[in-house]
Amino acid sequence: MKPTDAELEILHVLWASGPSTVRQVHDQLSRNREIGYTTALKLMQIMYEKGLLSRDDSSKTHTYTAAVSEEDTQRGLVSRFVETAFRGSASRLVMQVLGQHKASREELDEIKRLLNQLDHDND
Amino acid sequence: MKPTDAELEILHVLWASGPSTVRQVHDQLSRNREIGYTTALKLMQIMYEKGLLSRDDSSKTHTYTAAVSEEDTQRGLVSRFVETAFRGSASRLVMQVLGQHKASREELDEIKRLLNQLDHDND
DNA sequence: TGTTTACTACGAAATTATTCGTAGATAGAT
DNA sequence: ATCTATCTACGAATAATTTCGTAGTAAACA
Repeated sequence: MKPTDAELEILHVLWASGPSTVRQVHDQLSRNREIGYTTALKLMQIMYEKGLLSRDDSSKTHTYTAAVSEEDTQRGLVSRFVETAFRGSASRLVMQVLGQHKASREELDEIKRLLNQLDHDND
Repeated sequence: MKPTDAELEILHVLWASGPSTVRQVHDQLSRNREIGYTTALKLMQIMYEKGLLSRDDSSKTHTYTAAVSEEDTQRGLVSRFVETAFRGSASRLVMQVLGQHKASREELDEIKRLLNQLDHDND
């Protein structure tokens, strides 16, 4: 399943905040940009139909939950992105990102650890 | 400038092959998927209007050239992707990619070199 | 109880991206 | 000179995404 940009915004809110009502999600989205309440509602309904969200409609005000994990979703997005933007070359993507973004010492160290880990797997 | 997926396909052809006619680009695209000749033509005309391509129309058969560099374009795509998919956390993207894709020994070494380089810049 | 408020459902408009058909022009072959 | 193949331009159909208005209903409140 490939969430659209608008759907990703909503998933991010739910991943960060846990189960939420449309009202709560809309409040969050409104911090970043103009968006009508029914727009958020409609998106969440569509996502529910697609299986991206689950919901509890036992009370009048429904509560929505992300039905896909952040990890799995990002894995899928990365695969697609590596293909379309880097023609499959993951390492070129990595180098582009590292060259472009300031990462903290801790982050760099963590990446190094991961690299060493990968080295050992290869041996 | 944010190229769409279809536009990226065409840019990749031009980056790899250099200045090309619509016919040549279409032939390349056809290797991967069904696409009509006039579809490719129209896309390239639109990209020309947007400034993504330049063209030489001195002869009947026009020759198109990428007007944006692969580097700059990928930089922009990465920025956008880090924002929408990883809420700005570049290091999480890197780790996701490294964990997910098999990179060759040479690629891993190159990434390590880059990391050491960044370390020194930080000092 | 009657009124206001908050919510969902639904349809459809608006926007963006992708696709292709048709028409007209030019160049090359016979 | 005519015919055929190839090219561009252009308009418009299709599809995918995002947006919101309206209607109906239930809850909260005066």
